[in-house]
Amino acid sequence: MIIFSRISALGNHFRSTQKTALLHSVAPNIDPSISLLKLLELSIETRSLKLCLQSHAIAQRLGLTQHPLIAQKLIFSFCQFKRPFEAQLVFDSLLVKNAHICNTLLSGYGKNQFFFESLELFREMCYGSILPLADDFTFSVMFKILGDFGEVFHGRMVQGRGVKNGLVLDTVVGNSLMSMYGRCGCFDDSLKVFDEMPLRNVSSWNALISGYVKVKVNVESGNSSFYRDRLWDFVNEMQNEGFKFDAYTVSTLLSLCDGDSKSDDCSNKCDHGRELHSYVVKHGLDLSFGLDGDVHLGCCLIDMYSKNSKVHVGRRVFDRLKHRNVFAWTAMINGYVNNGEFDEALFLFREMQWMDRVGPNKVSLVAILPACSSVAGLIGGKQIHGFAIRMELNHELSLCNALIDTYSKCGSLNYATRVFEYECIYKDAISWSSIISGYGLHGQGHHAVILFDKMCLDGINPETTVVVGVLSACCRSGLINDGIRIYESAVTNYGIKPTMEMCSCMVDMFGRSGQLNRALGFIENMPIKPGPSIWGALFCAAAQHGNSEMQDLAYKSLIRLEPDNSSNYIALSNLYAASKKWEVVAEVRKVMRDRGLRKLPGCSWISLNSATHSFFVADKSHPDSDLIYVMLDELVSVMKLTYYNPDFVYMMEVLE
DNA sequence: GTAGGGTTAG
Repeated sequence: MIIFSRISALGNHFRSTQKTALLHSVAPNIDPSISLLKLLELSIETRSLKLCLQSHAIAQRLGLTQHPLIAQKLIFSFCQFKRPFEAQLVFDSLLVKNAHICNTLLSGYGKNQFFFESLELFREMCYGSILPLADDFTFSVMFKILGDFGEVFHGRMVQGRGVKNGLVLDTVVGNSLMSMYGRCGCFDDSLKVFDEMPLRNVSSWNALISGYVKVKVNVESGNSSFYRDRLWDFVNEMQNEGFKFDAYTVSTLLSLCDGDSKSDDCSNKCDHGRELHSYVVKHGLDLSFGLDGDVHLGCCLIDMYSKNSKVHVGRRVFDRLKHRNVFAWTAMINGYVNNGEFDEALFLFREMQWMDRVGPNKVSLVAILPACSSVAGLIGGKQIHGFAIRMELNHELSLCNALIDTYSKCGSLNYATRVFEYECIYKDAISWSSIISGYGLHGQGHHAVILFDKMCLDGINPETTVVVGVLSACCRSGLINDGIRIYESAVTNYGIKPTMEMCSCMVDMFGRSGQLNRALGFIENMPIKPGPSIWGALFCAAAQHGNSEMQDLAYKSLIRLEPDNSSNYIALSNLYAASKKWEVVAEVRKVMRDRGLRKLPGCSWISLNSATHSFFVADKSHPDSDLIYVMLDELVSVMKLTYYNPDFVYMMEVLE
């Protein structure tokens, strides 16, 4: 055995064929079945399908295929290598099958998404007379498979069978049953199992908390404070019973410290996150999870800090990781993207490949796309698209959806449509929503409406985001009748509760077309309390159509709701400036000053020769500023000469 | 041979 452990300890320093040769040379007189078992273990350890196939051939040559342990290892290996049919052949050729072997194949079916085969095998183990009776392992594997497939109906039947067999009370089986219920969104069932378990461990608590998180996510828009309080009650109870958090507990809880969620106080969430980080460091949890351990928790921490606008703290976690896999790199890149630090994200995307030799996966490409489009324009999106094609990922749903969005935001509705039509084979609500918003963005409201109707006919039920997309498309293109029809259908036929965004689209739509009274009527009958976006839309429309009474009404409501938003004052100031009422402009500016409000200037940017230059209005900071303004003057002259629209000339004069 | 946590898209 010493020889074997030494060979195994050689680990990845040898290629599997070298190891095989070594094995034969040092252990020629060992029982061949033991050598073969060791070879199979090596094949799994080194992820070598070739070695697995060789072992199978050797087993057949030596007549060892009926050896129970060898057969079990062969089945396990074939399933690991995504060769379930070969595993099945080994299984079928066995004259005697023990429960260990049956459970291995059952687990392998699960790993290879063979749902019906797993159900059939389970059935034979429960009701048949040929196979051995299902044991505790059988049940826990089965619950995992049913959880993976979201098959709670079958889950209940299997649980019933387990009760009859007296096995569900086992801790691991109970945990896997709880997990199945949790993943299927049946928290109450999970809690019931938890309550009835005679012996619990940390994993039981973790299963409960994970299930609870899932329920909480589903009701995020509802009464989440009730759920949040109960969750922390569970956590306290767990500690009071003397259970210590493990890495699973911490990572689950970290996912709740998410500053994006509006229902909770963000700083409070980040405090929880920092406490958990301290816990990890204090208890050495980051080292307790094998080689990959610190990466796993590291990802959760990076994500937590990024979502709480503390991406630089996340970066410190990242820099201290001993091993950085694609998850860690992607989490960090994503953190930068979500915090608007696109250059750093792009830099890391290159570093990941050139410094750490870690290839991006589908998620990395989806994560980096917004950075490409923001910094480099269309070309960046095309590069990632090319990357995806080379990696044969271009038909993946999430990537297609991200590409549709990126292309349409970068000005190429043509490319977006091509991805939607030809590459996005399986379309979901997000695919439709992205392309519909794309058409809206490009002023092609009519086409957006056609696509929306087609989506409904295809059996995809609209939800809030896509309705907002199509309504804003109608609004931009002045398609009032379509807008009203879609709004009413969404509310009455599809049971969508009107949101602030949907309502402001409607107000904007009526307002832009000059139907200001209709817009006001809509506001008065809205099912939710009108917010700033509603009054802002009415204000702009009233200003555009010269209705000072309506404008005043909207403006007062706006200032009442948002007395400290500088944009509101700027909008008013600009409006009076356009009609050259300078004394009113001065008055508004004074109010702003008195209230200590300042408007952050917006900036523009341009990509030239792979470098991005950003600039503010009247910016003179560039070293070639003089030359740039000379060129701008020339361009404006050329434009004036070729385009005689009085409004345009006026705008150019204002700009000058 | 068994349970649980990680990065993504409107």
